[in-house]
Amino acid sequence: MTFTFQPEDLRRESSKKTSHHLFPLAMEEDVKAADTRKANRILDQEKENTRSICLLEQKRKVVSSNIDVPPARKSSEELDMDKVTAAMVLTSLSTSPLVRSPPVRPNEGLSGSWKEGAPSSSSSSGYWSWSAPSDQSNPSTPSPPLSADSFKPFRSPAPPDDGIDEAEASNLLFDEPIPRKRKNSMKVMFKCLWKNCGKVLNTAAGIQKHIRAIHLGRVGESDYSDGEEDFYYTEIKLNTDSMSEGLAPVSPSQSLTSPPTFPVPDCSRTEAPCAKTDPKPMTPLSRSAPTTLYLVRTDHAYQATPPVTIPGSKFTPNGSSFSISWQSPPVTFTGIPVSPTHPHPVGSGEQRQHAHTVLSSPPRGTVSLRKPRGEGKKCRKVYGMENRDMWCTACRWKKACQRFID
DNA sequence: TATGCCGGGCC
DNA sequence: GGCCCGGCATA
Repeated sequence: MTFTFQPEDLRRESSKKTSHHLFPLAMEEDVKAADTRKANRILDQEKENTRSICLLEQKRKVVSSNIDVPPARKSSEELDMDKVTAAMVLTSLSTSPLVRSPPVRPNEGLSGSWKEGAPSSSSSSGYWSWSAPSDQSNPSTPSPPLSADSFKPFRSPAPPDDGIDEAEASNLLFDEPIPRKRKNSMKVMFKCLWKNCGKVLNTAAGIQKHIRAIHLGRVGESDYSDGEEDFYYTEIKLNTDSMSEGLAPVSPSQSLTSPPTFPVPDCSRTEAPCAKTDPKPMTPLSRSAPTTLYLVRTDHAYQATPPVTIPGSKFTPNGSSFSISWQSPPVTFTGIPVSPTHPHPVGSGEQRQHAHTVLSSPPRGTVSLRKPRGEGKKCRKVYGMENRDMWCTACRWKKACQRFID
């Protein structure tokens, strides 16, 4: 995950946020250093640089420690000055709780934590930056566009200006040269629940601001919050590992009502377009109504068994109709052999079925996907081999059990 | 290894 | 169509 900050953004943000709660120590150190060198004019300039760099550092850490931040464009003189001053700044910042990596060898320090196995693509050129972006962008010619576009979705810890980057987030990660992983890869996002919006931001403040500005129309009163926005957004947790790797759509644990369609890898890269489709009510769950489940039952010829008292189930005969409720969970996929509660990634079973059928009998017209094995106890297990006569007919015939349907 | 059940054969 | 079983996939 690489964040790229344009210098303009940084400066603007720096000027905007003069009080940082996260790094008071760094600020104090900075102020102290400034006081001691007040008489010296050269050092005064250096102080200015230090301050700017300090602000840059703080801004980058606000973004979070898992983000690549390529160096901002500066002139060569400024760079040289930065090299000197940044070392001091980093020394003072090394006590920050968010930055534990030794500032002397920043690339190693960070690459181990969230860029494991990623070969450094650049000669480290002695650039002071503690963050890994020097790996990503050529230090001599800092070219943020690629990395900036690639990792824009995660840039938004900066609360404002979120409408723009979401619009641009559609063209992301075309070629990932270096897979970036984080150990602790759960990322909390905030999703706007406003109808037909589905905007996803990284911070609660950002989403609140978005709701205030866009939906509640409180553009002017940006800081005023009566808590009403809380009703219009929800918190979701994203597994950024699956996001960054773009592998099988492992559904990350989502805390609330976020639809399961959201964290699909492509969606994670282009959060805005996919988030727009979130409110669509068509989910795998909705496709598997219990009525469908029982209709499927009636298709089998094996179910001509008489009604039997089923242990562990509520069986309520009621004239011609009856209601059954047993341990089979309501979330049961009959049409699509993919269960969201299945341990392994969603779709892997189906893919494996496809692969199996393709390999074994490609020209088959009717591809019959083997149903995932039911987890509930079947007649064989319940009654045992000795009571085989108590099995349902299907079980006796080694067919899919019709009594304990999963 | 035990279990679930698909595919197919036999009557 | 009813019945049975070989054999494979999966837990």
